[in-house]
Amino acid sequence: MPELPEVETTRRGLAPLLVGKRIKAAVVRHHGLRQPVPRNLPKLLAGATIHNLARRGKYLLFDCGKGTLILHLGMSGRLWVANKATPVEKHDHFDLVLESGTVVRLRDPRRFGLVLWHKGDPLGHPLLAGIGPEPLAPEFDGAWLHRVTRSRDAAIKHVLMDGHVVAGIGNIYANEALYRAGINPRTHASRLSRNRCAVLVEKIRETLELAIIAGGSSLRDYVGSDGLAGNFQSQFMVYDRAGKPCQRCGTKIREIRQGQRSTYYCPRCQK
DNA sequence: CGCCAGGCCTGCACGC
DNA sequence: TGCGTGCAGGCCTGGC
Repeated sequence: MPELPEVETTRRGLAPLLVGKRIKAAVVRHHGLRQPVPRNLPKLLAGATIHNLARRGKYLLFDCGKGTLILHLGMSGRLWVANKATPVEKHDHFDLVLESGTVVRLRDPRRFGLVLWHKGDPLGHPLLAGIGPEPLAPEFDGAWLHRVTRSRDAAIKHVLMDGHVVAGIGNIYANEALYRAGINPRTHASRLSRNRCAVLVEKIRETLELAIIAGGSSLRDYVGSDGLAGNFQSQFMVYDRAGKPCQRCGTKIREIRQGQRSTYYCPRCQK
């Protein structure tokens, strides 16, 4: 599943190819994503210029001046560069065709992704308006995390995955960051000290930055927009490592269920 | 064949 | 009454 580092890697890979370029056409082959793809999207996009490619949480924002193409990769989505001759496969639901001949293609077998259009400030879109601070931005700090967790009785791992608390932290990076911070994922959020909140923020940032550097990877078959496989998964300390030794102390990594999600942690290193 | 992961939204129940 | 919170359900398909 593309997590924030994969989305950021995709953004960085695509931006140089797209920014300043004119869109010749857009092709929608399947309208049934998590929300219906707008019927008039091809008309809106044809002839538009992409002024910027930004990211908010896991949403990609293609600034087209008169409006913004909002794209989310969901669970299984992948955006990559094809061309006119690339064969279209079963789950290739959306194409952005540039005048240069470049084709940016969305493939999303599970169709949890989104392709939307929003006039005006994209951050005003209902799906984006309430999102918490970017985890890599200075506004996300220990003081913020401490403040917003005071009223939260739920487990810290669950709260970290709440996009209103901080944007774009999914299951994998919640697990990894808590391991690095030495915090048990079941800890009630409201019980975390100011200091531990600060450590956690620092470790979230560190984990995401390392993953972005590694090119991003969380889906087993993830391929970045440049066509190269990312390799951060080889650096996972706990995720999907149930029963394997903790790389710090050798204790077996434990797997539990929190909500409907798999949680992995070291019972010795995380208190 | 049936089950299930997984992001993230919506809708509902509940308590202050 | 209203709001924040917690929880369950739903969308999908590939892989077991």
